[in-house]
Amino acid sequence: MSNASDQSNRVPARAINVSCSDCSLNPICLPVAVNAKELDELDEIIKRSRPLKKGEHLFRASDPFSSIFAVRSGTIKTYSVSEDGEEQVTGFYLPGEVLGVDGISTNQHSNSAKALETAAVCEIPFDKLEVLSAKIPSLQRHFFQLMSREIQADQQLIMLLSKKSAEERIASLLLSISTRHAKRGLSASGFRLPMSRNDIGNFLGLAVETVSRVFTRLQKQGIILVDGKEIEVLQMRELCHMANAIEDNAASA
Amino acid sequence: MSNASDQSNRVPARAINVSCSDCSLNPICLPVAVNAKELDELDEIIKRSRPLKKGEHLFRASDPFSSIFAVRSGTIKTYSVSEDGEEQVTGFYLPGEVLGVDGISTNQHSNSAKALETAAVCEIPFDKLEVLSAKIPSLQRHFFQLMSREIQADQQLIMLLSKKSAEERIASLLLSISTRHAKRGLSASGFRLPMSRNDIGNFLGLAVETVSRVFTRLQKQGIILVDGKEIEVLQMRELCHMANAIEDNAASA
DNA sequence: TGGTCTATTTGATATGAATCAACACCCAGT
DNA sequence: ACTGGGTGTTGATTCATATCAAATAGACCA
Repeated sequence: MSNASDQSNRVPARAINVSCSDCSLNPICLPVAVNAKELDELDEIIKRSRPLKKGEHLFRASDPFSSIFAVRSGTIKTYSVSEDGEEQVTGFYLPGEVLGVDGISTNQHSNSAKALETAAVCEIPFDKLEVLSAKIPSLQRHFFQLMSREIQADQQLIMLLSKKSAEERIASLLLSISTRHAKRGLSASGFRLPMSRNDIGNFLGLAVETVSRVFTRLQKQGIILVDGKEIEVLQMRELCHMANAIEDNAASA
Repeated sequence: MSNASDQSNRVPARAINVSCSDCSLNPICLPVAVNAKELDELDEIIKRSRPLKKGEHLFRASDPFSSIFAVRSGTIKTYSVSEDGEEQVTGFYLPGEVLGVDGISTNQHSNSAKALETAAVCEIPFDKLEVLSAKIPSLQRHFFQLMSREIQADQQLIMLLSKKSAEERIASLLLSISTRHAKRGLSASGFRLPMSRNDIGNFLGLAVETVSRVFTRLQKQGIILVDGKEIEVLQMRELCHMANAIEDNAASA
């Protein structure tokens, strides 16, 4: 019911968004050379469903896999649940970013995806995409790249979880969000965190309390300014240093 | 020089291995419906180079990306190095497994790959594979699946690093290796760990000393028998429970 | 074969972050 | 405005694992 692939509440594309060619997120979502005709073909297969309300699921783990999704607005978090019932947030997806490729290998999703705030997505049926990819080489390559990028992102997270301190983790997350904001032409220094402290902690492998403490510590150090979910980065350089694990020498003195 | 894509020491395919159709790893590496003619086409593009010696690199981070690789024998570890010079082992690849897809998104490898022991690989030039994939739908799907599986593996590692105790991590690794052994028709209960304690610790986000201590603890509990790199699993059930984070209830009593 | 270097194990101690506990905050609904 | 429940912050304490230190055991080489 809450699944966007439910056909009943589909809205004609033009009612929401004319086409990929008009979409401001185009350079993030589709940074690929496709000619006008090809873009039309792609547009044809993309479904634009009604927006998700906060807390609604886009798909759930073990749902049959049929589509991948591009975020148009809002934020989606993905998470998986281990055998013993523990939840692990595996990613946050901002406008222009693509999620759902986790399901390809087994034909069912291994993650659940949930809207952190009102969010709109483009749904791309995977079977149609496969056919189109075989016809349009640059599109095939694009989707290989997309998945490869997901792998790299996961590996960065692995490095973070395995080697970095609480402070470094938080700094990394803030920078990641800042960068992704900037890519959409928004401010790199001021932004709103769409996720709760709990989600941040879960994602970064930290207790909520630790997240909270690090935020206040960073604020005391004058590196960021925190007002609830609203963040202002005051010293971008320092934040970068922190994220890259400061060598314990003159750098901090 | 140590890169297997170096043309100089290439050996004709038939000198080493007749073809994919004769390869015993076929069901792991290529579990996909391709007919005889298609398999021939695939065989055509695969290069089988001379074996790598222990410690030799298959590729290095920042090398231009041109091929993916299937392990034929031996073990390859992949690792990346962060800005601050810390090494992070990102995976161990056993015979039949495919590595190198990390490079697709940026056209250069983000990981390095190094032989942990004498190892042989099949090299699959990616540009040729792309062309072939566009022609053979099942092959395209296979490689999408391959990458999706890599994503799932990474996400399992993320869960492990973020939520599991040292004991659970080691148990998970042992089980993973056991399972992959079994898939090749080898013993699930007795095997040799091809990697050092250091690599294990690095991969699992643990100090070497902790790895060593957990091994001896598991041995004292009679769950495994350790003789250097040689492992014998005595109580598979217990090991499974341990890996899945024992619910602190009757299960263990 | 002995010697050096590295990998592994074991013990003692330190510490970062989790956990437990309490309180402040915010806002939705009445 | 009032109240209840989630969400976030702060403090005190505990604990798992890192770190430091040292002894052994292997591996490789001359």
